[in-house]
Amino acid sequence: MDDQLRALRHSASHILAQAVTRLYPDAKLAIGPAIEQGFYYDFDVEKPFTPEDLEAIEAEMKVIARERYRIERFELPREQALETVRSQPYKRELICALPEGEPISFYKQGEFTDLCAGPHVDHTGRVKVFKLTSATAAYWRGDARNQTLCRVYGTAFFTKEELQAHLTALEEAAKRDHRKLGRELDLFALYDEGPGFPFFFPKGMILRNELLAFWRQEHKRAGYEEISTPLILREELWHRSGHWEHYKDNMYFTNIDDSGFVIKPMNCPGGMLAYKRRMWSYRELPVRMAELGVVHRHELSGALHGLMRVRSFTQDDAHLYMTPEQIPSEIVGVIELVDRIYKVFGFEYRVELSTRPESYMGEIATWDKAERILEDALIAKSVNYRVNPGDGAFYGPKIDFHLVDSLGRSWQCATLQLDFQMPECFELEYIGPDGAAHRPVMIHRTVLGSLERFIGILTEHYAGAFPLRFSPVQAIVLPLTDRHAEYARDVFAALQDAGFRAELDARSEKIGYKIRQAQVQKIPYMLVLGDKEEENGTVAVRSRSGGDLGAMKCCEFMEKMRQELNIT
RNA sequence: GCUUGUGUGGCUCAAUGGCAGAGCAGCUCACUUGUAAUGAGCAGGUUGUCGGUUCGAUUCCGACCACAAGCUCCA
Repeated sequence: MDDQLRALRHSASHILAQAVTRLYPDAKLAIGPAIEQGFYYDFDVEKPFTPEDLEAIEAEMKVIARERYRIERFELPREQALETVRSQPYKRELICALPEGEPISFYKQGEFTDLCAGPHVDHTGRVKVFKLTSATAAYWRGDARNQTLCRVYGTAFFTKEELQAHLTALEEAAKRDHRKLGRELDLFALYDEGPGFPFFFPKGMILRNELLAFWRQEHKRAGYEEISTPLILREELWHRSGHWEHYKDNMYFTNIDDSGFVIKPMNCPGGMLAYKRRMWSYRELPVRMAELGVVHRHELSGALHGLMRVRSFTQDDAHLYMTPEQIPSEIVGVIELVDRIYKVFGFEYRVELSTRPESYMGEIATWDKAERILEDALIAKSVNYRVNPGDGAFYGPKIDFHLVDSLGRSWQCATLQLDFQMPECFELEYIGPDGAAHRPVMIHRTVLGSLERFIGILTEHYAGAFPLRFSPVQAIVLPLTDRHAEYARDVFAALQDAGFRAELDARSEKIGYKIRQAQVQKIPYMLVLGDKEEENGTVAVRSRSGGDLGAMKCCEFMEKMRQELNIT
């Protein structure tokens, strides 16, 4: 977003606040910035706004825009500034938080004045094309312990055409929504009966299993071995790992013969036991143990979102055990693996370094060291990243890799966590060259993150038209009439024998209809078989993206598919 | 969990304080088709659940459940 658009939207948010102040004189103003999609303003009001209220507010905003108030900046010394906002407790708090010596600026338009750093457009008449989109709850300073505010979202543009393009883009994005495509393509779904517990159907399982086959191939190449640990483990283990103390609110519990057990929310404690099954030599390190672990976490009901945030998911987890000297190269190895796998799908990703949270384990000095190691690795690999303070795991800082969905919402997928704590809790050891026992360092990491979330992202990324390798159905055979059914069965059998995922649509329907259905199902190839093809022993190939590709021998077509598969 | 909204056949959506309707999908029949929807017929519903108001509730009210958007949280 350029500066001019930002200023326009910021001014729109002031006009919003002015309109609300006119209609609800008791409303207290919090903050109102321009954002990627538009702008918002947070208000402390008696009753949260309903859609009807928003219409009235929007109408008042139009009046303010028509009145073309000059938007004027002025600065005040602290005392006077506080006096200006004496009836606005949130503004007072903002002013008090400003460092001494910082200029305190206000913007005035008509009867309305707001504390603001700017910049703005020169008068309210500039804000012609705008729309309020929703009202939701937000917390003062983003903290759930604080006052609940009513946040009004809107968007603004310079021209009607831009606004229309924005709304059209939102409609287009809605068509790629994985929740919609999951149902339409018969891949996966969520039901009332299992909030946050997704179902995968046969076609969804093919996608999932192909993804896993690719994952296993890449991990084998990267020197990983695979394990599996139990879903349910004794309560005592979770006390030892620190999860009980730091993660209890998110855990599910059960009893077996009167003793307490935990449904695992993470795979690491089980992984630790797998490491401890025998003694390790420094010559064997690093050990890279991967696990496709199903974890259950009690996420807040309001946080659930399709496959993106669920209560039961499969992590493509791995725990790497190493000597301190091996840390940098192992971190780099993970960063490279993530990059290699994401590139295959053409993903752009964002990287964050998440540091020590409020609820943490161990010594601050250890944390500082770990954070520095991660940061050094990012710098060494010239990775662009931003710091996300306080968002680390309770046992260590992490590097997170975020992907975006069709609406631009960002979801954490890969993660790389450096952990000095768990090896301590579990007294992990290896024998060094000196013959003595040493404590290994460990890395927790995922690449896909959650298989479910990744499939959600993948579905939206490709709008359901998955690459051949991941398509649940790769080719569909479409006989023109009943008399071509036998030849069609031969072609279908040949495709299946060659290992391709094929379907046969021998219904007595018009070819246009069958093609339409195959197209809607985003099947990569359609093979139309009529008299000509039967006579010549060929197949007429249509691709979902390129239309009619003409006739070719069936073996030629299969060779073409093989070549396409070899790309990944 | 919080705020606002939504909930009608498998899917997409109408309608109304007084017998709940359409398209798609499904089933049956006819058509034998050349690159994005052939026609006809049949079947499919305790209008999310539980209460309340009412002669009568799918419609109004309340609680609960689920979903959507956002906040919080996180893979």
